[in-house]
Amino acid sequence: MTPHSVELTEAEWPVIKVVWEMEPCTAPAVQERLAKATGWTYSTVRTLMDRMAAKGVLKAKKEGKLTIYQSAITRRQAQRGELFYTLKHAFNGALAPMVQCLLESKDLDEDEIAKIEALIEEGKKRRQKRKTQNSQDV
Amino acid sequence: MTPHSVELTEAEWPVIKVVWEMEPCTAPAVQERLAKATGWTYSTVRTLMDRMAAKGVLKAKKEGKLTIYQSAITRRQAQRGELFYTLKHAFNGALAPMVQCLLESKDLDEDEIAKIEALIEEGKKRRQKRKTQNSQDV
DNA sequence: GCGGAAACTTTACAAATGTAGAGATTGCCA
DNA sequence: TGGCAATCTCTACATTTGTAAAGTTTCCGC
Repeated sequence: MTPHSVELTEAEWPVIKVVWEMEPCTAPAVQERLAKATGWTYSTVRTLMDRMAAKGVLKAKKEGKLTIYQSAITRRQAQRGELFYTLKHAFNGALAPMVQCLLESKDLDEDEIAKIEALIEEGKKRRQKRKTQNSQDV
Repeated sequence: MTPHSVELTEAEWPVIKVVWEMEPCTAPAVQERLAKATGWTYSTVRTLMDRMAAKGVLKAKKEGKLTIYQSAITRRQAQRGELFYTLKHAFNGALAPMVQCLLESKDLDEDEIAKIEALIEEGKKRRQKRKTQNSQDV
């Protein structure tokens, strides 16, 4: 079952990123990792993590005195959630304008352009293949 | 002065979209336009619009009894705000992975692919030109 | 001038979000 | 076995967000 709508709040992003990086892990470990960047106390991080577990984006399991957390969604799922939200609200679901806005908004360096071109090529091929298959099952 | 961080809440998106479409306009007009899709009452829409004016994403001016609203940010600015938020939190600022995720997440039809390719071509040219200019001012 | 329609203002309130303090536990080490 | 350090739990509180009711003002047409 792929959670279809993953929504992370702004404060939850840094947390889940650290979890992805260190899981399985405890709240104190995550807190320490985030302390420099955010200044959040243990209480803050812990509250966030428990709320995230309640929402189903983290899994928590008790081991003696410790609570061990793991992610319940992949980075990809989370990214997609964010992206679809934007696609829907800001671009009315239209992909090309979204990509356009993205490309216009930043000055891409050569590497990035090359990478993106490659992605498109690849996607084209995949699509092509699918089409061939489809025409065969007529 | 271009507002650098435009952040719209989920409920604000439908509102500003209608404003872009009908501005200058009044809250009752916006409410009526949204009624079918959202079921929101006048009070709700009005509250949203006033908060948006307070945040600077709408401009409100009084004309007799009426309050006339207009957008204070362009669609592009709002889209960029949304996009940058996602870019920053979900993709750590890396554009190519974001585009990749986008391309992978939807099955693009031929038109969309063509459009996106064109965009990339265009961007490449623009970048090329800039580079030429730069090398000239050595 | 008056009544009603349209628009406005004020106030409210629950849920979600960001942030954290204080005190209770637990378990290891001396 | 007593104390310290690490961790936990519980509670709290301000702000933001979503949603709206109630009562008030305004103006137009009769």
